[in-house]
Amino acid sequence: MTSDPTKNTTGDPLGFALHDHSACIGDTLAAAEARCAAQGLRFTPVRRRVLEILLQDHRALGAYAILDQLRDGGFGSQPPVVYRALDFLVVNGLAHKIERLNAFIACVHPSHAHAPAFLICRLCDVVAETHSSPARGTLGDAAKATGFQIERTMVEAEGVCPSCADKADA
Amino acid sequence: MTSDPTKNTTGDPLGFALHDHSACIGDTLAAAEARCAAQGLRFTPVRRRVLEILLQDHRALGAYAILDQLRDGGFGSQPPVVYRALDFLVVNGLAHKIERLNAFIACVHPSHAHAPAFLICRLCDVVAETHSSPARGTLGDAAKATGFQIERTMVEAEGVCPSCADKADA
DNA sequence: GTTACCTATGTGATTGTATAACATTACAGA
DNA sequence: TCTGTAATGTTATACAATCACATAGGTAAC
Repeated sequence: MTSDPTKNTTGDPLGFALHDHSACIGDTLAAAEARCAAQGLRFTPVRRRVLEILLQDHRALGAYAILDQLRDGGFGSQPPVVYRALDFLVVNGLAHKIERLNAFIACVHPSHAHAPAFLICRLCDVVAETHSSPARGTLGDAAKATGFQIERTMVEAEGVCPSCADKADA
Repeated sequence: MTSDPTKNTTGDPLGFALHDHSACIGDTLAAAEARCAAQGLRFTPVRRRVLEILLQDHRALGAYAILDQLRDGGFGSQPPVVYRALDFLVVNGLAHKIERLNAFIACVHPSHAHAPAFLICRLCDVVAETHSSPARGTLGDAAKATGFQIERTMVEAEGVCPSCADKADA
């Protein structure tokens, strides 16, 4: 139920910080379930399974990688199956798309609305979610000056995570 | 030599602001040429042509749309031709990739290094380039706190440009 | 209870985006 | 001229996303 050791060969941190990942999975899943119930959304088996797959690891997964795992669980094996589930999760704030990677990741704090931002390690592919308010800085000023109405922002930073930086030093 | 009227049916602004677009093309092309000469980079025919194609319009173009136009000019017609040229332009700051659209756009001020940010109109697909310093705000703080080293940031805002907003009001 | 409707799932096929692998050509410097 | 390197060209393929249509399941109205 915890993360796959084959993916973390050195037992390195998930999301850059060591934490109880099985609780991380359980909590998020429970929160998702509660959210859906509260809002009259249907947290169906496929949707739940896709979220579980995304929660395995704080790493972005491509649609076809998810699809492979869905197939193993006896679900439909055609692209629309996974894309529809992902769309549901993204629209309802339970997952995010990382545009840079054309990949998806579970939201780590689905409880409150937020403008997410991502730190992407180019060495180990781990993705950490944080938040920013880009519309309030230089960008917001530029938008205001030209009369552009911002509806949604994507902020993704690429770099090296602390764990990989340590390895490089050694 | 100016922008294709079929693409701007109402003579609307390019990049949200009316300007002398043929000068815009010429200047940028000249600047690119100078930059390459100064840095010992080879501004070859394919690369030049791809930049010209991107400069036609302040709109992001997909790789295959560019490829179609390359083919018409007698250049190679296979995907790697355009992807290599785009890679050269992006790496050397002469063009940018809009991750949200999986598309590319010419840089409007290639003269100085910058952290670009984009305003993308979801109605007319026009893209305006501006700049931001996301690494200096909330995001930078979060990165510093976790020890993440930011190397590159992508900031893209989706919304409605002033021209489309006016049309919607009318 | 059954009909009608809506939502979700399933499948096949297709289109778009991007890269791997390898052959060939053009050019600069020894 | 020879040689190494960068650039171009081509085939094939992997990965991403959507279209179109068929089927199943639940809910509400009758």
